[in-house]
Amino acid sequence: MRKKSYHHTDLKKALFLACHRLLRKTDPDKISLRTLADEIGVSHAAIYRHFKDREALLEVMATYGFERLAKAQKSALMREKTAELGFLRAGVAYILFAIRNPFYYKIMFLTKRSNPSDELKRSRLRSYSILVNACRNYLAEKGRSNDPREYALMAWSLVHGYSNLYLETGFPKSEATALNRTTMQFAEDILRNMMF
Amino acid sequence: MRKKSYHHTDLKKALFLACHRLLRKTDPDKISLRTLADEIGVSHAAIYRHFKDREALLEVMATYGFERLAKAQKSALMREKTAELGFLRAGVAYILFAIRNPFYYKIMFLTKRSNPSDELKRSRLRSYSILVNACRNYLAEKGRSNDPREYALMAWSLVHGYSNLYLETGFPKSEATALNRTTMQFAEDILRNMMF
DNA sequence: AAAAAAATGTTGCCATTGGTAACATAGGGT
DNA sequence: ACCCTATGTTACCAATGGCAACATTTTTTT
Repeated sequence: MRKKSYHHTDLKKALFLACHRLLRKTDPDKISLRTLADEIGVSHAAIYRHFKDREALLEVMATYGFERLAKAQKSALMREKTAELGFLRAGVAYILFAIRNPFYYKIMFLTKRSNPSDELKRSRLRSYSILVNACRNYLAEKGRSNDPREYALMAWSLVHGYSNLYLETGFPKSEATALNRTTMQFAEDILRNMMF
Repeated sequence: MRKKSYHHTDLKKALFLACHRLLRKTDPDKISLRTLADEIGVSHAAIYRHFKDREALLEVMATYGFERLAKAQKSALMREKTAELGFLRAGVAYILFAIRNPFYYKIMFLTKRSNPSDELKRSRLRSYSILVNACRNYLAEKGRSNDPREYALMAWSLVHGYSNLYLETGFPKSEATALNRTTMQFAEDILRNMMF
């Protein structure tokens, strides 16, 4: 397979993997199709046989990012016994994902997609509905009848804003240490405080 | 002054104003020094006499954005009599600023600055300290002794995340209408709910 | 006032980038 | 064997940020 055959066996997947690798170190804005192609040992124009344009490739990565995020949230959720803890840990998982995968997070959110594909919107919604469900269970556990969407959106705004502030300004971090806590403790505390 | 003299009277300010104008319609990522220079009728290289590079120009705009934001928050705050209303309206003002000035907001936050200038950090901090003060007054009014920084950061995360979700996905909007409220009512409600 | 220096603008160039077109080669179906 | 399509390659284009060398003012120094 390594004999430099004219045709790459599965260039689409190779591009995906190379991009995945690059996203660990490189800001999405600075990923160029040329360097990406070089990484694989293929000409830059070959990419266009598999993706309409740069945006299309990035969008696929974003979609995959949402799938990973949803998986992380779900696994954090199921690891806990009570709905309360599950909800809190899912929120923390969100922030952890952002902090550990800053460029994935950026490609998912911080890069404006002019007209996102249906698939992207679907995977984004899936991540949100996990949160809504966690909220619903939490509220039920506490014997409340509020609309879970309201709390879910508040929670999402909270962890999303927290993550962004962390990534963009490094701010919650310094503020947490000023209050003698770790960033994650702090995040969990404000999440809990927010709900009740 | 309009006689095309070799030397522009105050090119730095003209660039600032032109960029300000462009930011109403144009994504920061897509503002090019060339079109900016054309706008004024000057060669693109002239810009480098006044700004080190593209990033430096954008950073000045971001700093100005933070000043405008702080002003908007402060004026919303002072318009109200009680600390509670002031705090809430300052939060709403934050979101309103983001929604009304999406590209300013983006240049302030959504574009990663590798090493922000001291001036930028100062103006960003000023905006934050307004929030902390509003929080402190709010807590005092309610007879609580919590650390205002904790609530301030939570509030900031909330409005910041809310704004971002609105701009990036248009989501809080649809969710608010689903709950039979305007976006701003909804924002105010979750802000109030968050505090007490 | 003359000359030197500093400031500010211009043209010309470069490397990089996303994207397209024309051409080349491999693989699959008939 | 033959064609057709999928997939790569090379060659090119326009736009961009940035730099260097040159031009023209303005300011400072003598």
